[in-house]
Amino acid sequence: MKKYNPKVVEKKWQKIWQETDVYKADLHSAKPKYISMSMFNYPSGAGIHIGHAMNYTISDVLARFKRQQGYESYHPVGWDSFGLPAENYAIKAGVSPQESMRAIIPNYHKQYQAMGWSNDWSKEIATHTPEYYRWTQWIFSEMYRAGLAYQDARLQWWCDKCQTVLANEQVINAKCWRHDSADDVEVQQREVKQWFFKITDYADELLEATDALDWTDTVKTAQKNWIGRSEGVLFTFTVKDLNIQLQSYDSVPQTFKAQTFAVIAPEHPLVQQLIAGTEHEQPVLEMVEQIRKKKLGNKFEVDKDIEGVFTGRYLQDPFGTGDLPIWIASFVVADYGGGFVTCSAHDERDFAFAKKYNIPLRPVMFPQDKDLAQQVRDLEVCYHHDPEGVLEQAPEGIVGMKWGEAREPIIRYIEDTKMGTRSVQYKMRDWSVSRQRYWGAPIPIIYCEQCGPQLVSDSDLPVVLPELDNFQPSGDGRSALARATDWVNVLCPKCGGAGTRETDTLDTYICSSWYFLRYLDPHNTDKPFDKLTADRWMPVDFYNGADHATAHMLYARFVTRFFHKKGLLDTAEPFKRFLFNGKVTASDGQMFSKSKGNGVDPLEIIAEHGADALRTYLMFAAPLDLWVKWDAQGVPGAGRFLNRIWSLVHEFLQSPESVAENEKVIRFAHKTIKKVTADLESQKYNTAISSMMEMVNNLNTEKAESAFTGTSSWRFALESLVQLVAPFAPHMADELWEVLGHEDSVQKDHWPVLDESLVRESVVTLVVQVNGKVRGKLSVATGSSEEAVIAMAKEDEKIKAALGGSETKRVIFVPDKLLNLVV
RNA sequence: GCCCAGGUGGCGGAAUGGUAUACGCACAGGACUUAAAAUCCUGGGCUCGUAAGAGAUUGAGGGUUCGAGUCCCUCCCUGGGCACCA
Repeated sequence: MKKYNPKVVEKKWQKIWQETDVYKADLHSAKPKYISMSMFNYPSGAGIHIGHAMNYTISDVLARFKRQQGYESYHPVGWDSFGLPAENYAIKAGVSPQESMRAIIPNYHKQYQAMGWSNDWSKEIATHTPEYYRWTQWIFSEMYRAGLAYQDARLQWWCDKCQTVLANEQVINAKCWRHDSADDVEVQQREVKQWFFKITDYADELLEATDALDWTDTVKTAQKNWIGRSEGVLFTFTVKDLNIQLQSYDSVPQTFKAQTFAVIAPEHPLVQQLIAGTEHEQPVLEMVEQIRKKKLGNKFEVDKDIEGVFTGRYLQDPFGTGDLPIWIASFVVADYGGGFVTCSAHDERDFAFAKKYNIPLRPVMFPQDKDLAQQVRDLEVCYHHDPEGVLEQAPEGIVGMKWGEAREPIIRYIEDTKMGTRSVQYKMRDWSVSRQRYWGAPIPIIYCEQCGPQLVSDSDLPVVLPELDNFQPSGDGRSALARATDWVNVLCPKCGGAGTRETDTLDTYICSSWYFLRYLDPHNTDKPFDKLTADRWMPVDFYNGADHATAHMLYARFVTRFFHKKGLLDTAEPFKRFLFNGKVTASDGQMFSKSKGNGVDPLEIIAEHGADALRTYLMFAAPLDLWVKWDAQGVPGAGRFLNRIWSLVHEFLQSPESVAENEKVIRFAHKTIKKVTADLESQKYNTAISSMMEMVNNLNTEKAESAFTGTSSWRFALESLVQLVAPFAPHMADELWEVLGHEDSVQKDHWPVLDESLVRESVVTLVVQVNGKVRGKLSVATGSSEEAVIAMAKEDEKIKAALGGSETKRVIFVPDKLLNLVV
């Protein structure tokens, strides 16, 4: 018998697949479509790691399953090739990022093929190519034209190592997402003029559409929390003695009569006006400076040590309870709810601030329980967020109501008396899309002294990123592009006068917010994508990844919705199903990392055990949403399983023919077809594989008992098994399919057909319980009646003993499963 | 602090409210072999027992049910996300 040699088999089939284009998807095929993909790969010199092996195998298995089922299945491939690491490498090594990508990407081609992934290489894309980023720039222009792109000077997180600003979500534990190791410094804040996309305009619809998504729950929750919708009341106040209006937002307006002071953010633009020319000017400015320094000192952790100072100003009796003093306070978030808020005894933070600075409080709500209420009064503790708390001070008709039920009446009262209006606030901020770096898509803007910022006309796109010799940022906060004077100095598209190009490039998250659409029409030179093709293929049927659960997913949804509104796309949501899969860690649970030197190289594993064994192990180790601890013994274990299939098929082919049928092996096959098909449909790959292992065990037992009797039965079982295992071990499956005498590849349109009637056993094991405890098991004909089973049970010695002659009070009978006698 | 997701043998894990520990790994014994590797077969899994067998057991405690790993309540622990958002 030919020995299973994955090295030979895998090479052979990789070559055949490449030559015959089996994985090329016909986007205009009459077959039903299926598109399964994992998040974009960021190409680096290091090549693929075990995390890639995990991610792309997940989507590949599904793509293969659907292809075998007869779908036009598309498993796209592309490169998220813009971004900082390539640029940093260029600075260090003096090789242009363009050059690096030319060297790195072909290397990935080989590695992807070695993993046996069924990618359609004819539609490969890379975000750093002008053919691609022309449309990334076009998206910016469309956003600009729609009023969704704007420029603003803002305090931004700045990474000194990257020499660029970072979006909020790129700051992780006070550090840059690229530089978050122990010896990296924390990010700082700087005021930088930035381009923004107004994603907040879409906050509501993004939030509303979230519930209906078939996505991993944690990701949906994370998105909702990120958007952070809050409903409440926006109050408008007048500052006493000054003609200044201020607004504050309150999501818990029930206790408005308890407000005794107000706080304003130190960064608030009106602070200067409040204090100008008063004796408070000096102390306030000192406090503002002190707080600013603290923030620059990277005080990211929630600062328990809240600080503030009185401004000397008051709000003119806003609630009929007197004037409210205005304080500067460190804890006020500047860009939420206007950076100004009124405070009461019923908020923990406000309470702590008031205690620290001896500001009088006026609690208006107390516990129902009289003793507890007295305690709150006596001890002066902060009593908050209890829906059962009773309001003691409130407008007429509302006094005495519970906090939980007073909300609506109070809001109506506030609106009726014109103190404030209903309002909705979001935690989500607009998307900062400018990066002061070279290696990205240039922002298609030209500045003209006469006309201001002007969009580069669509016919002049792409604004090609010039190749440079030096990629070091210019040092003044601008990118290396600032030095490319030939490129920077251009004519204004409006007046023809002197102009200069924007030297910021676009955040790479824009590149990855629409690439799934470009996959559907990668070579189009007139449009980003063809609408008819996109309407047929969108949304993406399956998407997975182990990172970027919040920002990337939200941005992709935003851009897709934007296209949808523009009429470029029928569908509004990009990803029908999203699996947030687990990562692979070292066997001790530690993250793999270069510095720890504990990595596992997939290519080494393939060289030793084959890609099929690696793929099968990764998909078998655990449910896909759990993290997997790498087990060095796992891959050989999966290899043994594959080897058993190999042996069964070869031994079968060498055995003498027979005409006798074997019902058992037919039943094993149908049972497994049913289980594997259902499990693949819901990505329960681990149990799909274990059911195939059971089938192999059963076939081996049956072979030992009756040899390969019934050639057609055995052939059916083995061919079914080969088809079922093909998504996981595609190379071996194609080899065995050929050995079994087929001339075509098993990869297309070959999935075994289930006959439900052949799954049923004729005899089942039925459990007999006495008072809910298992006391015996009976072999009964499938579908046996209650009476028949009870009669059998009462004959059984063990059950007789357990019953001990007592009277049966109640009988629970579940056909083919269980009989419970209650005595 | 808030919001998710979890907690099952030595380990990874399985189980529409119905035989808990499938499947795999590791381990032990055996077959083949001069030997090893590879392969194949068998086995126990916690406690008691030589054994047949009996009992316990799904983080802890309560509840619903004929029956709970699964449903409800309280608590503990782990992982992840958010975090001064009024």
